[in-house]
Amino acid sequence: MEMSDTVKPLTSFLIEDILSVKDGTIFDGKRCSQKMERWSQWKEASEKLSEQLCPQGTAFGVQTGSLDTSCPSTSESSSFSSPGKQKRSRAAFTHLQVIELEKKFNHQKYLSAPERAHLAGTLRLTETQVKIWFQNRRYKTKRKQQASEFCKDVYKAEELGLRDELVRSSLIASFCKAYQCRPYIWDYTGPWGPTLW
DNA sequence: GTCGTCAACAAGGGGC
DNA sequence: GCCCCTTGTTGACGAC
Repeated sequence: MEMSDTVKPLTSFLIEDILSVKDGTIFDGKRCSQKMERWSQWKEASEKLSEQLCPQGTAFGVQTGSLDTSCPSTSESSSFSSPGKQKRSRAAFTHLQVIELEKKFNHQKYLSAPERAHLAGTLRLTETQVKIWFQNRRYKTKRKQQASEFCKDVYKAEELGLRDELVRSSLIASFCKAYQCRPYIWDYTGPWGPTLW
């Protein structure tokens, strides 16, 4: 597991997020009924699951209250008023769900259909959510890896004093291919920075 | 308090 | 069903 991922701000699991779900607020769009249906299941199983997954009640210094494996928190209730185009929702998985997903991902990068179904059932997520999570996770890993490799290349080039056009253009080409439209990645360029262009 | 900006990330969608 | 982005939502944070 990449611990840096787990130390990120705990912004997605505020009390109000949990309360907004428990209050039975209305969900929007195509996931509305699905989530309402799931919530009753989550509520039923969450306590049991929490105990299975985290017997001590806390993990990573997080209080028990925010470790509920129930419905991923959303702010979907606020969007119900617009009858036209439904506002897109963004589920926030609970810590336990993420921890279990990360565990599984560290063990295997790809899941078979039965494995996905089992994991989805265990975590009270849909199979699609598990599938997308693994997809995003693989892509995230790949991006990190490419970024670190690029840093190595830059460092190597600088060490050798190879600051000629050829090296620069080759690095730029490979980097641009890997990171199209991702300006924030330029943090990794270090001393090369804007002078590349 | 609220407004703007930013990072994180789940989900959308095209291409294969 | 995967990869590779892109989009949209969200909370944190700083400035005012």
